[in-house]
Amino acid sequence: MGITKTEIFTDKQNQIAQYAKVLGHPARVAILQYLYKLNACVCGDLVDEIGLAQPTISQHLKELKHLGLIKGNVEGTSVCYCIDADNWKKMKTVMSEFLDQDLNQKDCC
Amino acid sequence: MGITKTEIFTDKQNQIAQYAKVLGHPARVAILQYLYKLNACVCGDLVDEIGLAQPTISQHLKELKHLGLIKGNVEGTSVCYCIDADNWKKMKTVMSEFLDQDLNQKDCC
DNA sequence: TTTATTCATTGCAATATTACGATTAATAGT
DNA sequence: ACTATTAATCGTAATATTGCAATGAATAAA
Repeated sequence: MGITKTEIFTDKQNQIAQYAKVLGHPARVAILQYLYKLNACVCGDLVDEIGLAQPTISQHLKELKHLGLIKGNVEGTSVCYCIDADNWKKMKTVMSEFLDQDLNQKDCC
Repeated sequence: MGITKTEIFTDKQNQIAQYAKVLGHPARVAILQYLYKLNACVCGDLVDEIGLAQPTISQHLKELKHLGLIKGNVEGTSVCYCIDADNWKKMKTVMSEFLDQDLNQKDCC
């Protein structure tokens, strides 16, 4: 019914899915890549860089911030976003463990 | 509008998002883990293993198959699913490249 | 042929997501 | 105080997703 039955899955499974879900939109992928490219923090010219309206970008930023992948500092009227390196590393660990399942396995059919 | 503007993003960004999106549901994560755990192929006792109705599982399997992460062979009345190792590797390459962005970067804010 | 089993498909309801216009809140500059 | 700028929030429309009951198609067993 449009709602996910998270209760029947393990915490790990839900965590993997949660990380994957937030990466599951090209705008959020693009935002993260741009923040990494600039290395230093970057302000809201993400709206110019990516071709979406300001409220839409703001919404995507909110989701990324909610999961902890980015953080934002207010600087006057503008807000400077950057990658949260610690949480990124945590995500990488969780996702890599999942993606590397194949290393322990033999061939199947 | 519920619809993603894929045109304004690069192929790579869309590809990453597409892979992530399919991993963005715990049922599909669980299915993939189960298929890996059994190593050999496995039939549709996924319905018993995971606590969702058969049509729901069938739908998730369809999405996984559509992206090429699994393949299914008909065996009499049952269907045997297994991981598509080649395509899994391709996904791992794409996702790892994205997740490893941090390795080339200095600190920011 | 009939029956049972297994799985895909269809149709539907409930909810979620994506996107944007309009508005609001906050600060900076005049 | 007034204005401009920036970004969050609200409200809304369109579409997507999740989940299941009912049904259908295909094969196996009797």
